[in-house]
Amino acid sequence: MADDDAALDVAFTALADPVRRRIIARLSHGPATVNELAEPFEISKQAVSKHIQVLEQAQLVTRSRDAQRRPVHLNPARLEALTAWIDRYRLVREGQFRSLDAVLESSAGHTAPTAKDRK
Amino acid sequence: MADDDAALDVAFTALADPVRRRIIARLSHGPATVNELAEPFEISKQAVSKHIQVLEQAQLVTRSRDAQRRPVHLNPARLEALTAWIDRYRLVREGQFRSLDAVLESSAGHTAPTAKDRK
DNA sequence: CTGTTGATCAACCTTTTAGTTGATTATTGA
DNA sequence: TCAATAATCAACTAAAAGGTTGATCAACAG
Repeated sequence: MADDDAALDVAFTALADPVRRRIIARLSHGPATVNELAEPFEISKQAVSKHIQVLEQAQLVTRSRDAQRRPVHLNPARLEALTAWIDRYRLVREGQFRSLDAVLESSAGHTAPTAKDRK
Repeated sequence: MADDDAALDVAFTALADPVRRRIIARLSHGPATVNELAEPFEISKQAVSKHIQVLEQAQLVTRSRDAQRRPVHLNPARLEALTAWIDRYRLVREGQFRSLDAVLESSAGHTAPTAKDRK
């Protein structure tokens, strides 16, 4: 649970940056080196290298070795954990949670004061 | 594009925090007030209020009015944009991107440096 | 061995984020 | 009117994130 939570933290954080999302997009066309990935951006390749480390920690990418190069590969499998989390709440139906809510939330509709008057 | 990108930024950023994810999870059971949402956490309700503003900016939640209360509602529709983005890359197959990669490496596009012999 | 290329490390700077406490606004019920 | 409740605003702090430059490391090619 806490493990999952930490994993989701690093994964969502990794995707919360436009540079890293563009790196992901690029990698969906095949592996690439740091220099190749850095080219479309205005920032230094050191900065890109850091971004890749973030993605690697999130296990969204992996790296291999090819002489001096360390090609980066997309790891699509990890993305599943994110869609799994999102879908859990995305697929909630109106009627479903409304009736559940009525039971769980002290049986008060949201148009009437709730039972939590005390402080 | 840039609009989408900015929207993805705020949305992924919003989910990159465990407190905000727990708020989402709670809201999937029905609307709740700031005080109710703050209760399970150690942090102040001002902090929770800020988290809700982040979620609201990302359009992941909406708010209504009920006397002094401003109940927060989940907006599952917005989560679709995130799964849509993720699925674009999650569903890439091994063989598919491997062959695409071969094409990119030969045509070189704007990332020319791959022309250096790979192995 | 020497030079070049690909990539990372280290130190530093600036902006953003998550949190705090204290005061303020808004709405209600008595 | 007035006290109580729900929530936000304002100012501040501490830590994290994204970026920079300069030095260093690793793996070849001559």
